[in-house]
Amino acid sequence: MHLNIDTRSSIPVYQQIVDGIKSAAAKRIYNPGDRIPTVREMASQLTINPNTIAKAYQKLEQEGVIVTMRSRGTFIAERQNHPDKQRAKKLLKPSLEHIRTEAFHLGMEGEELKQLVLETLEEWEKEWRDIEK
Amino acid sequence: MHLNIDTRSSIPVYQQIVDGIKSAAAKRIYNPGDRIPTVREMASQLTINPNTIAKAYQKLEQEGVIVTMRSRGTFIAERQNHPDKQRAKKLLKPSLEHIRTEAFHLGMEGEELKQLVLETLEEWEKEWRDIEK
DNA sequence: CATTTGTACTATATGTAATAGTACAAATAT
DNA sequence: ATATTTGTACTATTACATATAGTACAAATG
Repeated sequence: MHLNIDTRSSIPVYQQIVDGIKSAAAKRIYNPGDRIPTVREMASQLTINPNTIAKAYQKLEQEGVIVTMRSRGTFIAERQNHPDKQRAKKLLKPSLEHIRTEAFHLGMEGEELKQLVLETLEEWEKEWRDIEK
Repeated sequence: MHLNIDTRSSIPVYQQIVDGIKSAAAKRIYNPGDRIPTVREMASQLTINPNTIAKAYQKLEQEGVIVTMRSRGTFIAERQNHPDKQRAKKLLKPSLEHIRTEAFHLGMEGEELKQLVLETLEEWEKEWRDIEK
C-alpha cells in the first residue's frame, strides 16, 4: 500500500485518502480498470475505521475517479472526456495563485520560479514517457 | 478591505485571513512597511471575533509576514533573505504535485498544461512590471 | 445459500474553531 | 501624570466536523 496516512495531520484522514488515490491515478500508479482494496481491507491495513474509508470512496465516486460495483469491488474509472478547457483553467487558477503566494514568501519569483516550474513539468513528462511504453 | 471571508467555508476564518494577507503581499497590494488594520478594526469591519483576527496575526508573525508593535499597530515585514533555493524547491513540491493531480483529473496534461502555466507566469510578470514603476 | 462488498444507520468521543467577556502590558498622545 | 491605543492572554461556552464502534442491510458472486 503506497498510501501514507498521518492521523495527526490537520487534514482529515478521509481527505488524505481521496488525495492519495487521485495523486496515484495522476502518476499512473493506478490505471483505469485497476481494482483498489476493499473498504474493509484498506481499513485493516491502515488500522482506520471502515466508515472513514467508505467516506473517502464515496467522495471519489462523486468525483468520477472510481467506480464501485457491489460484491465485486472498487475500480479506477475510465478517463472522462474534458472538452471544456476554459473550465479547467478557471478551476486551476486558485492552485496556481497559491503557488505564486507560497513562492513569493520563500523568496522565489520571476525567472527563478519559471525555471523551477519548467523543470518540474519536464520531469513529469519524462515519467509519463517512461510509463507509456 | 480587499479580504473576502466566507464563514461557511470549511477553511477556518483565521486561515482565510492568513492566506489573504499573504496573497496580498505577493500581489504587492501590501508592501513592506504598510500598516494593516488593527485587530479590533478588522474584527468590526468583518464582523468577526477579535480573538479570531488575533490568531491570524499571530500565525502571520510566526511566519515572518508581519511585524507587530504594541500600541503602534501591525505592519508588513521587510522581505527576508532566502538564500536556500533548494529549501524553497522542496517546500513548493507538494503544491506543484497538487497542480499535477488536479490538472490530470480535469483532463489537462502535457503541452496543454505547460501552456497554461507559462501564460499564467507571464501574466504575473506583467502585473509585476506594471507596479514596479 | 453462504460469502463478499459497498452502503446505511445510530451513538459516542474528541478536537478545533469561533464567540463572549474580561483584563493586562507596553508604547503613544495629551 | 494620565488616558488611550493596540497587541496579547486567559477562561468559559457553543457549535461543528472527524473518527470510532457496532450493527445491519442490499446486491452480486461462487
